Amino acid sequence: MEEDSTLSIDLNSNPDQNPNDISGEEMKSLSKHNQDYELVEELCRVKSENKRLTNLLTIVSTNLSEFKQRQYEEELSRTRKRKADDIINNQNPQNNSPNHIMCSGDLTNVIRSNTSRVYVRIDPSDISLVVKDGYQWRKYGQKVTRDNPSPRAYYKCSFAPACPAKKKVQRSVDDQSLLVATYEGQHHHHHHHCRPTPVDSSAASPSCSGALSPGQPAPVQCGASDECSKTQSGSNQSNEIHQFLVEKMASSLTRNHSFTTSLAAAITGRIFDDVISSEVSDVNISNSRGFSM
DNA sequence: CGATTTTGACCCGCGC
DNA sequence: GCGCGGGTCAAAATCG
Repeated sequence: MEEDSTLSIDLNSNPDQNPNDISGEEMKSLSKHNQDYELVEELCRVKSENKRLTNLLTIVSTNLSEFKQRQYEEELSRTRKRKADDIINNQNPQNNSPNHIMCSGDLTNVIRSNTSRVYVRIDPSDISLVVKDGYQWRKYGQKVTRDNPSPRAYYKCSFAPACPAKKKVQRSVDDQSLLVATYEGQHHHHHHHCRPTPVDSSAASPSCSGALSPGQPAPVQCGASDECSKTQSGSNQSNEIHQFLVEKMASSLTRNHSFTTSLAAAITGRIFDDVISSEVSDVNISNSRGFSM
């Protein structure tokens, strides 16, 4: 920082001068230097607090990810008792969790078995239980389930009446902006002449490859943005998901007044403790060090 | 007018 | 056997 180097030079410009022997002009200069010193010290403190806050948020983010993962595993172990999840488990004998993927865009999907799950980020104000996946579905029922206040919608493949493909769509209990779509019978859901539904005709693939082969990823259709298909592969997607979660968490947390108040109190307490102890050990550190972080 | 959605009734499996 | 809850049916309503 500029202030630092300038201040250091000025403060040491007359090392042999008697502090008691100063003129009025020098008095003004020293007073200004003292103000500068306080200002720099304050800047230093603010930067230090910012760094600590950043570190703290990183820790909070990591803990939240672990907490969400545990929550998901707990929920899975609860619902595993139910029939639907028994089916899922039977079809994934080597994997305790069902095929599922989450997307920060409109939709992404991975289908490796007869039953799979898709997590779709939607506008929280959007009450429709519509997951745009390029297929043509007909809704045949809706039910409010016990463990989720949001209704669950039931869809059948409307292209072929005999097609056993079904899907269930329900909002996530934890996150109302998340739709959970459960696909069943995808092995048979293989229509080469399907036509796009009215809601997603704009994004249906040209060859209508909404037809799905067993073990093949479902056609990805991302609505307004095409982020999903761009970020499908491996760690890129994982990183984006992580980044999205961090951003969402930061956004929601900063809107939560009680949380920010509590966090500020906790951080301030820690910072002051740390500042006091560091100031004791290194009184003049702000005068001699650089401020870059 | 045909396709789709809504919604109450019914069916069925499971736990007690 | 009974009640509960998830899943499905089907008639009516709605939409394009």
